[in-house]
Amino acid sequence: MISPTSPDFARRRAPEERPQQIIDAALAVFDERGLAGARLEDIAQRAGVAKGTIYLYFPDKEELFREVVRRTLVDRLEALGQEITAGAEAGASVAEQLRLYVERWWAFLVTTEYQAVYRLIIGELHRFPELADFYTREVKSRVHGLVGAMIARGIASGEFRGDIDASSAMRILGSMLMSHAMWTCRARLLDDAPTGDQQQLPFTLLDFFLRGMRPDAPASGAASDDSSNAS
Amino acid sequence: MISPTSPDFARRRAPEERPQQIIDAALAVFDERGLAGARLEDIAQRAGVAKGTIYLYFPDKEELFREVVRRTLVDRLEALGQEITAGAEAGASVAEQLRLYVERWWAFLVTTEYQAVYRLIIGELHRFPELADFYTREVKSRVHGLVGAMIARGIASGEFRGDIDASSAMRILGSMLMSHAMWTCRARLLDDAPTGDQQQLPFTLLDFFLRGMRPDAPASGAASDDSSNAS
Amino acid sequence: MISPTSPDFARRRAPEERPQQIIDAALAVFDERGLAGARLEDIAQRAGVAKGTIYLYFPDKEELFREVVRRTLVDRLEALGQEITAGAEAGASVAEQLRLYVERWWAFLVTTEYQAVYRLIIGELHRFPELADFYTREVKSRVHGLVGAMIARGIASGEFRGDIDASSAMRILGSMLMSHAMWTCRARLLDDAPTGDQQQLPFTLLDFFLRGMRPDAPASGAASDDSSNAS
Amino acid sequence: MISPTSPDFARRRAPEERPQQIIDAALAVFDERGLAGARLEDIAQRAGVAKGTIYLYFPDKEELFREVVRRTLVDRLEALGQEITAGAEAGASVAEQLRLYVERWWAFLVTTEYQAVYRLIIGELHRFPELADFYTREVKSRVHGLVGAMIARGIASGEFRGDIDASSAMRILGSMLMSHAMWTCRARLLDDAPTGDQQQLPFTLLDFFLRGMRPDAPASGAASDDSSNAS
DNA sequence: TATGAATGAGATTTCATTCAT
DNA sequence: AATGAATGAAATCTCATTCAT
Repeated sequence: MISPTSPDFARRRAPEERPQQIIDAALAVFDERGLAGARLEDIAQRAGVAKGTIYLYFPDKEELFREVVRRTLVDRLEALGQEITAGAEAGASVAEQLRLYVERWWAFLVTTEYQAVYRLIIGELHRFPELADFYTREVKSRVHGLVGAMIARGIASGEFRGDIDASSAMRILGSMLMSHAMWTCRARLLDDAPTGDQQQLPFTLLDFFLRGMRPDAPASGAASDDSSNAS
Repeated sequence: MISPTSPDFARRRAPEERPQQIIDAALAVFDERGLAGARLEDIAQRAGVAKGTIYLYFPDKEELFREVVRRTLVDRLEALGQEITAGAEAGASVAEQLRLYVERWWAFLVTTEYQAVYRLIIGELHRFPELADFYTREVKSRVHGLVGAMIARGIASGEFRGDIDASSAMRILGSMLMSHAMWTCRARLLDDAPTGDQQQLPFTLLDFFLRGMRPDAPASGAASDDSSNAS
Repeated sequence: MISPTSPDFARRRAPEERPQQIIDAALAVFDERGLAGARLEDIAQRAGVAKGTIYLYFPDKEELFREVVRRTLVDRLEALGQEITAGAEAGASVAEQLRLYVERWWAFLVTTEYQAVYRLIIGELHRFPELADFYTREVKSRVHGLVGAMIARGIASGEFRGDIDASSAMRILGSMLMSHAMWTCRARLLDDAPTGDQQQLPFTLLDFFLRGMRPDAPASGAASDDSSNAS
Repeated sequence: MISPTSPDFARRRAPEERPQQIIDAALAVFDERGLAGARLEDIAQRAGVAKGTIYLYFPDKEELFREVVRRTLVDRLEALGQEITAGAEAGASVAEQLRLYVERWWAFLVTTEYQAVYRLIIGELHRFPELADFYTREVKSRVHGLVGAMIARGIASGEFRGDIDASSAMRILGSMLMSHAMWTCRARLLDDAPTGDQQQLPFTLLDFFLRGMRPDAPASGAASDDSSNAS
């Protein structure tokens, strides 16, 4: 009874309608309780199905967990991809383009679903190395690919300084965005979250990043202070 | 040493020797398995005691968890504090001083214990808001206090640009250090970790940060006034 | 019969069939071992269900205990009530009627279930004051009501002596019946049980009671003052 | 260090000073919690000794229980015996003598210790048939012996009616006293206890008993209504 | 003698998983 | 396909008992 015409059918002997309800519910419960702490009963209840029904779609709790992480990431990434390509006709400078990407990227990061998955990844990934691989492959390398390429272009064009490699730079940008996204989302819990205009935050961070990437003053050797630490 | 004549002597004594073994073992197991996934039996075994012994010192699993987080943080922070005050004789510029602090801070962050606790904090803190408070209060505000104050001094002296507030800046620095520390520690798992000289990484990040904090060079090299704040 | 379309359908349903099996088994095991001594495993086994099944119907051991006492008493009392009302067409004298009641009452007291519950009530009721209340309310006051009323009628009519109040008299009758019922049931254990015709015992006791209730001095009308209150 | 000159040394390799503290504490805790529910820790605490100390005097919990029952009964009975023999020089009629005995007996029954033991006997004696024997032998037969003999004398002398055997009569008297003693002691719990002058209660019961034992009025057949129930 | 920390068997309780309906 | 009662393995927690001090 599952219509095979449905858009996101694909992927594994995966289900379709009911399954999505279950996955959504599972994500929420896994997020609240962790993998071991989540009770199938609660997931079922939240999904509005009976416990047994879950087993029609997922062989066991662990595989459900895997599927939750995979599917949530895939779905979110798809959205991210569409957003990014939709606005990809680009601006003049690399900095301008980066602005666009960071905006989308940020929107992705502060998503409830991404946060939940991220938390699970931090907390429970030890025992699921294949999920770690999946995450690295699908998320990091994807985003890193896009953004890293742009940075590389900036370096090549001289818009960015050349004494830092693109992937390090991208990691720096990523670290700032990721952490701040998390802090923003957990503001209530941590009560030490970034203040000020939340909408502006990603751009503030980007600006900081761009400063750090500016080529050294062409004229004098102002950067020589830096090298002093080597002595 | 303890007068056995008082029949109704304090039932539960402050943890002292045995408790520490248990806490250490528990940290390891909680880290591997998460809170719900950790089995008391495993903790006991790793601590080299019997299951029941744990209950002589901790009323239940949850309280053990709390104590693990609290005590580990307290111990680590103490070490951090000693390291920092030990080298507090200050450098010439704020940048110099920051170098020192970042070195210690980084050493703290890549500690196995901190990483474990951090993971637990990310993954399991929902249900332990009081631990979140504890973490914010004890760790974040402590480190932020120290480093934030230094940055504030740099801003005041003109060594750093004035159009960013100290606490935002500190959060930026913190986000870079924290994320990179984690990535470094999980290199094996994520296979996307920072490459290059691990020893150098915190300084590379600091340098990037300092660039971002440099005052906009309006005319000439105004930053040479740095030494003025020393007076 | 139960609409499965309502997802959040009542979680715990009223005990019905299975619960009764469990209660019966529990009564037996509680009786043998006492509350603390009874093992859920044994109860489950005797009920022919798995350990976990018990928890589908009772939240924990203590509540099971409570329910066992409550339900057993209610069931038995219902039977007692039916027996009594069934034979309520009344006799000539109060003594005649009392005979009938005592017969039923005795049949109730020597019931295995009553004996078990009574033992539990004596032995374990400290910690369950609400059960003590329940017992007093449901059993004692019910029986006392019936029998006490009859005795009161006897006193009023002058058939019984007037210098004793009905409720004291009823307690005397009750004490005799209860103790002898218990001794009879525990004959094997105590080896000091009443001898003679068991069937006759309650009537022997009643006769003794009636003697004790006989108005004084048949000669003069000393008791006639009593009957005055009947007019 | 146990003085063998102590009066109540005797009986089993039984202890002496410390042991008595333990037994007293144990009786209280067993009474509150039942055999299985009582924790050695609580007994130790209440006795003001360490857990281990108990094992210096009693091989295990069950034997402690046995000893508690035995010793408490023996002690109480000894007191009862002294009281009874002390006032045994007797009155004129059997009824008079019985009055004296009932007074002592009642004092024994309402004793906290007797009540506790009685409760244990009712509740936990299944698994300790030897204790049941002990109880029957030491308590019932002892009291029954004394009182039964008196009743027999009364019957023989014609003071009591002859159509009831002494031991049945004694059981009737006993049942009234025992139950009422219990109800009196549990007044707070059962809220259906006998009212009126507590001091007077045993005598009220005895009077009732004596009435029931009165020979049938020699003159007219006033009691003939009674015999009608035999038809 | 006396202690009480330590033990570990055993009890209660939970919950992933199955399966008859 | 869907259900949810039933299962029983496995986890948490308790406590009688031991033993080094």
